[in-house]
Amino acid sequence: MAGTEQAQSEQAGVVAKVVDELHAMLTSMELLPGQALRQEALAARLGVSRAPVREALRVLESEGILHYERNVGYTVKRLTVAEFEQTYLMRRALESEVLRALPPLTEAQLGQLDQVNQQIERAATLSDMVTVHRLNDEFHFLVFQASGLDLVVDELRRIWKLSNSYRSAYLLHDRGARQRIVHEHGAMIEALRHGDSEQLIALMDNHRVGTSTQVGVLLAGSTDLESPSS
Amino acid sequence: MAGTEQAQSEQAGVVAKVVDELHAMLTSMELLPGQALRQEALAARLGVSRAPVREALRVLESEGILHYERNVGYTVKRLTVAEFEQTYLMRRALESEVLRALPPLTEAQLGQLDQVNQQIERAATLSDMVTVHRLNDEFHFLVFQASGLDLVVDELRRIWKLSNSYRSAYLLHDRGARQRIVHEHGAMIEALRHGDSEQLIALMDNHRVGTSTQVGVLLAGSTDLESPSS
DNA sequence: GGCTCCAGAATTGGATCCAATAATGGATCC
DNA sequence: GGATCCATTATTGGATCCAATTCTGGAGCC
Repeated sequence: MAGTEQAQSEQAGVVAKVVDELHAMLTSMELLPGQALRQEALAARLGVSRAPVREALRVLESEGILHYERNVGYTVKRLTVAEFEQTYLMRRALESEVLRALPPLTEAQLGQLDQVNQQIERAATLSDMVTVHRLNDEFHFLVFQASGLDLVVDELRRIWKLSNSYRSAYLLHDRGARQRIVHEHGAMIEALRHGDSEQLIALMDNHRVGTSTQVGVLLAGSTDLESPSS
Repeated sequence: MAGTEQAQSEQAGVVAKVVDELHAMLTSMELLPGQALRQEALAARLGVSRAPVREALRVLESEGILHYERNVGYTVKRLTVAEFEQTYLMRRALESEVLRALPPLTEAQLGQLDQVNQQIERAATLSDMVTVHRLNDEFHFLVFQASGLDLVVDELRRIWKLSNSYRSAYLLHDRGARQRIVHEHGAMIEALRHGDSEQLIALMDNHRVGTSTQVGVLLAGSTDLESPSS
């Protein structure tokens, strides 16, 4: 169960691959907020033509991740502090609903969560922040998906992606966060094991405000994450 | 202020126009859930080439409105009762947050809301349900936008679109709804005038459950809205 | 009569091509 | 020296083209 990648290189179409690749470049901070995206450069970088790149860029724009200006092109959208806080407002509102709808988890599901959390700990000790980020997402969405509220989960997936760059920056910046995350996940697993929804919601709220306020000060401090041109 | 159209035919790019056109065809029920979309037919219908049509279709897929299968094409996604209810769950969660964040509205804003509501009443007496639908959306989003929570409002816009087809069917089906909507909007304007957020939230909740349960039975009854091929 | 298989048609997927628009940089004028 | 204007360049926008895949329908077989 180690390779739960989104690497759908198989049989999935070039634009889907480009979309995934762009998301990966975003969370790995290869693309930074404010940066301009050149269609031809991307096409060359990914070994495809401009046509699928354009479709993929259009998708990311509709997801609210890229900014688009006609005859000018796409840039990575920059979030203000207020906008970043809105993503966390939405997360709290929707995640609470999802957690409240959670049925009792099976032992297998709980074991999987524990396993992912151990993988996070391992990646954290190696300072592999990209992997930490990816596994952290996987942990939370394993929980969300157990609710069966697939449309809400889809929406949450979209909302999470809005702040990916900033959460990556946070993970890279705050060394203490890594241990804290693993520990808090452990507490969540306990709450899930006992079917204590309200406790779980409280833990998640706390989990969120931790990173939220941290990223807030990070955003308020240095005017923004800046971007050079390649 | 009558022509608050989304008709950005001006200077806005062909794909944006196609995206809008598709949304319009969806709410006007020219496109029905389950229906397949032929790229070439759409291109001919809209007087453009297939390239921008494909980008637009990809956008609607990423919005969760269309279903896509590689080498097969796009179809209008069908919502199950459970999925439809999830859209209303999300609306309640997010709209409550937005309404709670609402500042006192200006007299001008209140007047505009009243004016839109009167237009709804007029369109309703003419049984112009497409216009009723459009103006109803405009009414609610005028309120939402006053919150200044632009990212949340964007998200709500997306969520509303998920159920457009079904809400149109409901409006067309239930003759009583038209008067009820206008009346309830009036009560909302009153609550807004007095700055009574909690009352407003209660009214909105009631407003939603009305149409929600109605569409629910409509969906549970006839297996689904069906679609012929043109 | 019904099922299987194959060939033709229809449709999508990706690449390429040309026009239109905006960014760039240098020459000219004040 | 600095600002303005214009030609050049770079980049995007939309249309067209060809290959690959799926759907359709009819012939043949059981």
